[in-house]
Amino acid sequence: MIWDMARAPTTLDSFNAVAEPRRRQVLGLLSEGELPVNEIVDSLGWNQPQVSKHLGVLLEVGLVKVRHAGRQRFYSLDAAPLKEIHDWTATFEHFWQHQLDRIKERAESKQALARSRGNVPPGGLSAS
Amino acid sequence: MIWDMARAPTTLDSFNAVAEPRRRQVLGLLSEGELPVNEIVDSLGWNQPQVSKHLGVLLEVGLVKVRHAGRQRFYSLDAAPLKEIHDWTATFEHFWQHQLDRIKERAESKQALARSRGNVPPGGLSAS
DNA sequence: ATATCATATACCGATATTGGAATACATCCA
DNA sequence: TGGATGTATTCCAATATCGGTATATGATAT
Repeated sequence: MIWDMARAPTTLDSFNAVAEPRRRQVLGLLSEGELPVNEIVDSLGWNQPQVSKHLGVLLEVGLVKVRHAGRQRFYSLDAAPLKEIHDWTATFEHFWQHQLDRIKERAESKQALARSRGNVPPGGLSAS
Repeated sequence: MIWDMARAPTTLDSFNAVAEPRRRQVLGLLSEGELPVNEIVDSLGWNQPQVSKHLGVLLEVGLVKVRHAGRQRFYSLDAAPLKEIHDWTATFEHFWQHQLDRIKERAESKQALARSRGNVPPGGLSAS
């Protein structure tokens, strides 16, 4: 029998690449501008090989670009692939909005009930 | 030496849960409404244990809810956790927008150049 | 009680990831 | 040429995944 891959490689797409919290941290850092590996290492306080490896994954899925300059390598953000994730989640946007609405409605009706019973007003502190 | 987890479990958060394409498919299907496992199996054409396992992961990260009804289990979408992903990607939204702008500008300037040389107009077919 | 239907769980093999340490590679400088 | 600096790659152990098959649990009906 032929065995499939256990789990999609992190380099398959941005969904997988970005599932790793550390990689999200790197992207956040790079959103402030291009940085050489060394500064990422200092900024995040990880060891250098780990930084390089995470950058490698991000590079492979196209979330970062590299610019070689002497013995330094400047990495910069390329957020375009994140759009796919953004678009996909946007598909569900109205669900959580409706849910928040329902939660808010419930909270408000509860407060209204409390008010009608002579309790504290919404958002107010008890008399002091 | 103590060894850390190799890779974050899929049940750690919605980022990891949703990295798996199959799980995204399930969520898409459930966005049309509550469904019993059996119908998900039929709809997607996977075998039943696999469907149950994916639902288990989604359940654990709070992306679906279950309603027990006799021997059936109705799963429904709970998209709220996707908001975190949406919000995170939104952080980068202006990056890809700028990039698209730049691409568009480049394309337009190229077309303008072509027009000035007497080539076909933008979006138009050649004279026929 | 027993058979049937709906779903969950356990087991297995293959895979590939993660962090850490050591090392290779590549570039610059003296 | 040789040393120092910046970065990538290799090796390792532990872990958890995914799909498939078989089996267990749970509820209903006869």
